[in-house]
Amino acid sequence: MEAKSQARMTAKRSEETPAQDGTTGEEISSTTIPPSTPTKGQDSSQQLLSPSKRSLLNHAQSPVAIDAPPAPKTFAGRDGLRAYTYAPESFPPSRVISFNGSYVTINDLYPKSSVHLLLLPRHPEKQRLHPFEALQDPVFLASIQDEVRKWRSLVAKELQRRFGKFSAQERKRDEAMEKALDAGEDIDEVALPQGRDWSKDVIAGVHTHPSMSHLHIHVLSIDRHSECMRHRKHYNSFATPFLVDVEDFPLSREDMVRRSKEKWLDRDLVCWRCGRNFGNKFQALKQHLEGEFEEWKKE
Amino acid sequence: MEAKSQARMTAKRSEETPAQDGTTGEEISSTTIPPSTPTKGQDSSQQLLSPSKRSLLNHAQSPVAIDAPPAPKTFAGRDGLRAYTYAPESFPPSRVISFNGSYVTINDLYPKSSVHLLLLPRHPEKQRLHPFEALQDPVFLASIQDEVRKWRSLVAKELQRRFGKFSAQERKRDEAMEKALDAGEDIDEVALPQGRDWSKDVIAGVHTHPSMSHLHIHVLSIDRHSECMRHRKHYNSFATPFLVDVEDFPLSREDMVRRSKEKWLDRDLVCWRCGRNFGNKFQALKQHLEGEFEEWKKE
DNA sequence: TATTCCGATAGTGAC
DNA sequence: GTCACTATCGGAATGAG
Repeated sequence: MEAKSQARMTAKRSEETPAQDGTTGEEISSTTIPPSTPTKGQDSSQQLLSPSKRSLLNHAQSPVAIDAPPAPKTFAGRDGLRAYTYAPESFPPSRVISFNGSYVTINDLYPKSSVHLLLLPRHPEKQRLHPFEALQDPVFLASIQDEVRKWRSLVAKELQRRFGKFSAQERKRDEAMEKALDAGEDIDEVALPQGRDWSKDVIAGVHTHPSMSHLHIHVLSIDRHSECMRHRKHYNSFATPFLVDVEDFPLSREDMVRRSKEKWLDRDLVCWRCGRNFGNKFQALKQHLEGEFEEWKKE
Repeated sequence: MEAKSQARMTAKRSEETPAQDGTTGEEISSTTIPPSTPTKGQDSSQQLLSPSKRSLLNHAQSPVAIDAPPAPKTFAGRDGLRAYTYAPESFPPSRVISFNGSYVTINDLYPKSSVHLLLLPRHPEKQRLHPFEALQDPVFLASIQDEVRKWRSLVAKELQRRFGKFSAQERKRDEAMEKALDAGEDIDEVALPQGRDWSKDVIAGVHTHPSMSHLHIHVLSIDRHSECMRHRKHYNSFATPFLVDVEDFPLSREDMVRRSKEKWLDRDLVCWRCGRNFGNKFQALKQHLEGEFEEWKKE
């Protein structure tokens, strides 16, 4: 399944180039179930979540059984994400990466990093809650964190696939391996450099004030490099504590209050990598992030 | 001279269409004396100011004698208007409408009404003063007011030439005249309707805080209809007491202070014709002014 | 308070 | 707090040799 998921993640994008898929203006403020025959063979990805995880959520059912979609349907505005949990099989693989009875994972329609997924729980009672409330339930939280760990690993692999060739750490490992092979040594016996741990450059969390009502967890690479990153609020929503890491849950009540009160999105723009403050100069930050992106890939 | 002045006024514009002359970006923030041979025969316009008026100002001399321009020269930024009094003969008739030893009259480079002239006194001691100070001198003021009356009349004639065919009052007069002619009556003996007094729709004044340092008096039609009218401050600088009518001088000191303190340019946008308030909605005002312009022409 | 260019800010409407 | 669109508002430079 991992190979399949990766294929889907990359289907939408050419290497390093943010996607321009067939998105129409219609899809901006609403999500309509495509009428045509949807993806096939997606059951395989469903089976990759272990039965134990499904039972953990206590609501594992087939998507159809959950929502019983009678016909193509449109979810407008803040309900736009509902379409994906309502009828995930209706969407092409470029949109819906995988789904099972508990989760639907999609490529964010407006990615704010080079890789940006949304994890959509299908739990009927949780999916309408504010994330702070939904993630208070320790059982549900554990499931989410488990699922996130899986996707963090998959995103890491995708980063390695895309950017590994630029990485100094990866090159060091590759060279050592080649050297060992040339020397006729047993790879499994030799102590090779570790290569780069891309999973450290994957972040996962929820927004303090989500714009979409359906519960969704962002899983994205740390670079914040994307054509869709176009406003101060875009950046700050992924570069300040406005994004609450999934591992920080459960939050204390006072933590929730403190996070909610703060006007994170109007704050100065600060580079996630070097800490330089760009005030309200978004374009200057954008320009700077181009360089940081190149350097980051080379790590 | 009147015929000539009119010809110059209109040379720059096709009927009802704001001008797009050969203005380059260079001229935006500076005014350079053109190197090539300038206009000829402009002496005629000089002679149209009576000797009495010239003597009134006590500084009537030939333009060359006043400024003695040694070579093409550029006046940048807030000194841009100086080029016109420095070497008026260097400019084409589309730019400099007329000049003599006391005044240079030009088409405003960015007209804010369908007709918009600048009257530039050449008086050496006055031309660098703030208009409030310059116009305190009763002798100088009288000369200005005299000159303004002349230009008011010329602008009125230009308005009649351009828009007379739309005017109900003009039509009434034309029809009466035609009727009298058909009846074989003596035009000079018949009491005809007056036609439209376009001079009532000409305003002349100075800005409370001029942007150009050289003393200049605006003479413009009341319509505020122009492609160059693009900002709230543009409009308010000609539609509030920020513009001080030349006939309001001399001002009392307290009047000067009161006018200066007020933030006229940031005020709500109010239609000059119907008084409707557009708040800060400049585009809505612009749209509205299109209609008011048509109605105004029909008066 | 001249212009232009660029960009930040603000309000709207989406179904 | 999604998007896009429009428009308002705000700073900086403007030249010339």
